[in-house]
Amino acid sequence: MRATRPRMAVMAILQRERGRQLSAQDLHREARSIEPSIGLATVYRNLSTLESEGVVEVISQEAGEAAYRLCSQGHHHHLVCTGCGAVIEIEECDLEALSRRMSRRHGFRIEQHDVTLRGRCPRCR
Amino acid sequence: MRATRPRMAVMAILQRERGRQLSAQDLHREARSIEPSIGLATVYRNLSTLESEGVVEVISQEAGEAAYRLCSQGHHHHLVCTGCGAVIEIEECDLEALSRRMSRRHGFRIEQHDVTLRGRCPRCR
DNA sequence: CTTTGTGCAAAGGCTTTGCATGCTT
DNA sequence: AAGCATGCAAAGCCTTTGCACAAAG
Repeated sequence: MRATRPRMAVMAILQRERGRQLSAQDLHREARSIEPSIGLATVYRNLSTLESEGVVEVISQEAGEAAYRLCSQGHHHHLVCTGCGAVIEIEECDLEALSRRMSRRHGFRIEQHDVTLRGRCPRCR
Repeated sequence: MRATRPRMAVMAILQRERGRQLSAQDLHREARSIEPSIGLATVYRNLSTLESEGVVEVISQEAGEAAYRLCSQGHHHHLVCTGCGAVIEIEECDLEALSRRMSRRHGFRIEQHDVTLRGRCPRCR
């Protein structure tokens, strides 16, 4: 990986805003204050490179197509088969304790939580 | 909500494939075998309606812009502020027990799990 | 008859890719 | 000099919207 000016600009913003999550477009906007000629495509390419190098992580994956299914009741989470897309609902989540702990420790008023387990179902193994 | 043929076709597929997650395009393709003239936009509109009626749920939300941040080490999850986008990493997740239980109960080989807590940080409250 | 729903086509967002040029090493 | 990186513009996807027409209640 070469130390180019556009790449350094992206890194600089990521470091300056460390601890926040930023979209590619956010980064582009900010990075332009350092490297005005930087293109959006370059930001995407760098994020992709940096991610595969383990320097950057993507918080909200799951882009692309949304996945729908018939609804069921109440609060639950999902166990999704990465092979066939089968979904099993999980009622328990054991997260109340964690939730309370985090709330106390960081002063967040927690509004929701998501848990997703992914793996291969018996048939797909 | 009216009982139109295209809507019934979407419902029929959702029921037939109950327990799987399907994309809008999947549904469109399948629904055409029942109602050949159904348009993709109609599928989207119906999914949206059905969701707000609580009949359908969206498994993979979080579409749109992806969120990036500098990486840190090892396995962790996120506590995200819905106000300012601040991210706090969570080391504990207390999910091993749940994971093992699900694995045993449903025969899945679990490959990964995600936990995200969302709420308002102290400053944003 | 009124309202909701539909198909089609166009437009919107975010992201990726093609291509010629430029910069690192 | 060689190859990776860049900018720009165009194309790709998924999804939403505008509009005139059709169907449901």
